[in-house]
Amino acid sequence: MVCSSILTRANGQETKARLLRTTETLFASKGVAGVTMRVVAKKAKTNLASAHYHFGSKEAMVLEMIKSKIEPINLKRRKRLDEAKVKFADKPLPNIEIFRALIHPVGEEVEKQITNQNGIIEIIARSFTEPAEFLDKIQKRFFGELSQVFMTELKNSNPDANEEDLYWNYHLAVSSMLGTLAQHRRMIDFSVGKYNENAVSAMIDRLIIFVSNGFEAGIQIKQ
Amino acid sequence: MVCSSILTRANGQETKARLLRTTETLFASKGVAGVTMRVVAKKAKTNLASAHYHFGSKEAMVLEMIKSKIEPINLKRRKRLDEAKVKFADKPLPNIEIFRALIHPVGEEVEKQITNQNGIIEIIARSFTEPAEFLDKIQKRFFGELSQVFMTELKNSNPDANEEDLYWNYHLAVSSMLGTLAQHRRMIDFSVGKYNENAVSAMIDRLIIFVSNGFEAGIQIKQ
DNA sequence: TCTTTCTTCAAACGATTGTTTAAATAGCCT
DNA sequence: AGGCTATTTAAACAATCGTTTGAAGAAAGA
Repeated sequence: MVCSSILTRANGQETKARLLRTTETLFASKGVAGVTMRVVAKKAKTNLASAHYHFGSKEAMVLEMIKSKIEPINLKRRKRLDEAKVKFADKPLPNIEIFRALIHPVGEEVEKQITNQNGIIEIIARSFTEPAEFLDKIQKRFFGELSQVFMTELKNSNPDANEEDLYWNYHLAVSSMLGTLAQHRRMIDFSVGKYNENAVSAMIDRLIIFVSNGFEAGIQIKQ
Repeated sequence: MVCSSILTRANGQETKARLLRTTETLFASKGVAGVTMRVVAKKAKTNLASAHYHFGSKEAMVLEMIKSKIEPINLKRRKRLDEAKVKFADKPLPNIEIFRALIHPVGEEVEKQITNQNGIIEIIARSFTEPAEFLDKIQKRFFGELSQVFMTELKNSNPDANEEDLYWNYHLAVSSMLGTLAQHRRMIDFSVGKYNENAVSAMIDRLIIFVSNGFEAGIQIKQ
């Protein structure tokens, strides 16, 4: 009643969004351990207890942030796969088209927010460099179904391949993708002079070729 | 002077070794964050301050443990590369031989201690799933020179290749290797029934083929 | 205006962390 | 035996963490 600040109280939803954005930045640069409720609250210009009020717990807050970043990408992955299936009519998809649908959407998301401080690429990478318990939750929550979809498509495209080979090499492909994303930051430091930060999409394109050919080399046609 | 326990005092070096082993186990299953000085000391049947006495700090302790695990592997990598060079006389090495020298020693180390609880594979994987600052130290301390050696060898074997292509695809190969090692645990859970724990060496062999072919596909012969 | 609901706040709680201190103990050399 | 050094120990320190509490503040419906 006394002074009444100009911007008195935020909407509540605005505060929540601000907290999520701050969580994103911190998580991208320092991982789950680097996201402390106090720092998040302070950077989001609100209170420690307010963060708990909106999310209930730290883990819930981080998971909600990750969901908001990954789900759009997963939707795009499915969409690209469907588009490719339409484009190739009833013919089986070339393997590289399947991997393009899996990998390319990540690159696009990077391009989209090239001005943004916290790259989506770091978010995804971090998601797979966290403690096992936390990671399993993400794996099952956001990637369980998706893997089934892509695995099925690979079977369709390689009907004569040994199923065990398919599984192994699919996992090699996914692991390569994740490993590459996770190592992205370090690649910047290492290959000095040979790297410019706008070349992320070039890396993605190379990754698709790399993974697709690695995959095909590993598939032994049965009998 | 009173009761004098049977095993009074350990050698000091024995205590240090016990601390390192405990650090290894904890780090393999929970990463740096899971290594707490108190737990390490207790599991190593010594005191909290004793751990500090021997290593000075937690980070120094973990780094010394990692050094003890990684250096033998790196030595073997160099040795394999030299052996391959002898075997192929003055002819340039096939790329797959180079990647075999890089990757296979890891698999051998896994086989060697197949009874051991804490797999070396988890150690290496964890080494690349830790906070960036910690990771950079490991990168520079244990992998800086090694990368130079292998990169040079790849240049020798692909003299006509675009140097930029070589760099990119070498990094893709290394990232794939690390990603695969890091994802190894999760692969066990995911591909239920299609995986048996003795098949690690099979995975390594597949990885070598995968990476080698991915690498070669990514190299465009300059003009 | 009064009540209700949503939101924010300062403060504290309880637990855990890496690190330090200072005293006690054991082995070894003279 | 006595002194020296290396090692181990219990206890405390200082910092940080996620979470909870209880009250204050603002908006909206009656």
